[in-house]
Amino acid sequence: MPELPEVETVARDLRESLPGRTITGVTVRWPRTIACPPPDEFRQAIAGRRVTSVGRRGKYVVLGLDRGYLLIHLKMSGRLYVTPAGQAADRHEHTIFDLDDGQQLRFQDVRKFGRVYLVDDVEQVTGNLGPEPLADDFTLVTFRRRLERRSGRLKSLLLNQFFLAGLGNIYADEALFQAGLHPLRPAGSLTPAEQERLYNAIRGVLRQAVANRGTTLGDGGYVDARGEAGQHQEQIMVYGRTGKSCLRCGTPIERLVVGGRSSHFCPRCQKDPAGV
DNA sequence: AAAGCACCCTGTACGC
DNA sequence: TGCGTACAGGGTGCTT
Repeated sequence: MPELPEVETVARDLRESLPGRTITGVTVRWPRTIACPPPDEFRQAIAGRRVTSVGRRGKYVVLGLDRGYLLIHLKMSGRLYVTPAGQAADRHEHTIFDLDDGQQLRFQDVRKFGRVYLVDDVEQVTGNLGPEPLADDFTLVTFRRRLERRSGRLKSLLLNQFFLAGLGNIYADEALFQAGLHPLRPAGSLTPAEQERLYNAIRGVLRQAVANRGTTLGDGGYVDARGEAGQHQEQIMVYGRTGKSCLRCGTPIERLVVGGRSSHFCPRCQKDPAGV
């Protein structure tokens, strides 16, 4: 499941081959993948545009074009890669961009949740996203201010992209474990020391995961734009480890559903908030 | 503001 | 072995 570190890795990979390439055409095999503009218009509009940059905002891959932007959200199972046009197409490659060098940028997405946006301005899609957790201007003070205004549970808040952009289920659970905080803890109830622990945990986990080129769990899991698995699964402490021993204290990891999403945590390292 | 839930999808895991 | 069913998950939108 691509989250910030995985999307960042894909963007870095694509940056090696896409800038300077012109998109000569596109094949859309699952029109719902195209979020905007409408698929027919999209086909017309994308042809002839040149890629000038490759970046990331939250979990979106952002391709800067000579005019406008192409944003791609991988959601659960999306994969992006560049391959020679002659390469046989997989049945889950729903959108295929032809490039002017005989290659293709292919968007494969088994579960079809992923979306592609062609817009004039990045903000049209990402305008309401929260801060970038690894940006220099995302300071402890900024984080505190945002946290203190909230009364919901920590886990739900960390998954809220309008609160903070880029965390998904894996890194939210890992960050809470690193910070020693229970997923149900009310966000506004943290002490200054706990706020700082959480801030450092979020940034630390994400930085390490980027350095490890992301987390790949199981078959069909995330792969980068080269088709290779990440390495961060070796460092995972709680996510998906229900019933297994906590790697810090040995207590069995527990699972809880919060906001419809599973949460994995160590009941000893992450103490229950009072009254829950 | 926040919580709960259905929905979008399909591969996979699991029970019988 | 094979079938049916539950489940996973990011994000949106609706209801309470």
